Amino acid sequence: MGLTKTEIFTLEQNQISSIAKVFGHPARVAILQHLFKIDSCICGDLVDEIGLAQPTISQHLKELKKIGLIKGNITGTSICYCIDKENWSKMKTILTVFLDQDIIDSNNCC
Amino acid sequence: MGLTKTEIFTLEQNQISSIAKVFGHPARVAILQHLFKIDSCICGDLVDEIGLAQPTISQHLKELKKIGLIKGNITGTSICYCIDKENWSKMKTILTVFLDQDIIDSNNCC
DNA sequence: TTATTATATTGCAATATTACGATTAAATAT
DNA sequence: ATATTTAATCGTAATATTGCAATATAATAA
Repeated sequence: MGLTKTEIFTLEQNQISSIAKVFGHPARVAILQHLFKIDSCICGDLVDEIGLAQPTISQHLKELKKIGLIKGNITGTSICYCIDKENWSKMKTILTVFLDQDIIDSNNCC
Repeated sequence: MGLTKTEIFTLEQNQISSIAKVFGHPARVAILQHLFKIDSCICGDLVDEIGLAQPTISQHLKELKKIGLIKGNITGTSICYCIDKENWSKMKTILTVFLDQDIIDSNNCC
């Protein structure tokens, strides 16, 4: 065990949880916020900015890249990361549909 | 290790990631969707509905309760669960601020 | 070529999560 | 009192995640 039973859930449920999982670590939230804040691309000072070791940041970047929220651009020895705006927008739509559900205000027991 | 360094992040970053973490499992997404769909409270048929063992569902409910997204109401031998609308709304605000960030469309390298 | 710089990968230890069988607890029914 | 029903808790196995030191890789500089 320790293995999520993905196959018993809908595509939508798996999509929502996959996206949310990536947001489920403060370092990844911090990275994304920083990429949004800087109006140009950030070229690797995330390690100083956030305060985790370089391999750790690299690992978090990998997960953000894997799900498509950021993309990197090689410039010399460094890599420029930025938000993938198109995918960010798609992701936002998926999450917003979930968050904007609303309850019929009747027959509630609590 | 294996331990998130909460102390180096802002309250907001930790709040966002805590909420997202709870959404980071399809079973919890499914539970929330079901509680939204049913106009009255569901009283424990979540086990049949979702297809995980009773202790597993109970564990997921506990996490949803811990963060305040649902609340339970004892009626006889069963328990009625429903969305905590006030907290859902608060949570939505926190996440929406994060999701609605936008990039100044300049100086981007990628 | 030989540094230097920047990032990725590997390997590993510590901790967390997921899932469920077995059991317990608490309320109702007989 | 004794079942029955429903949900929580305990214990445990399997897997995942987090974090970092060490190392590798890849591009540029000297």
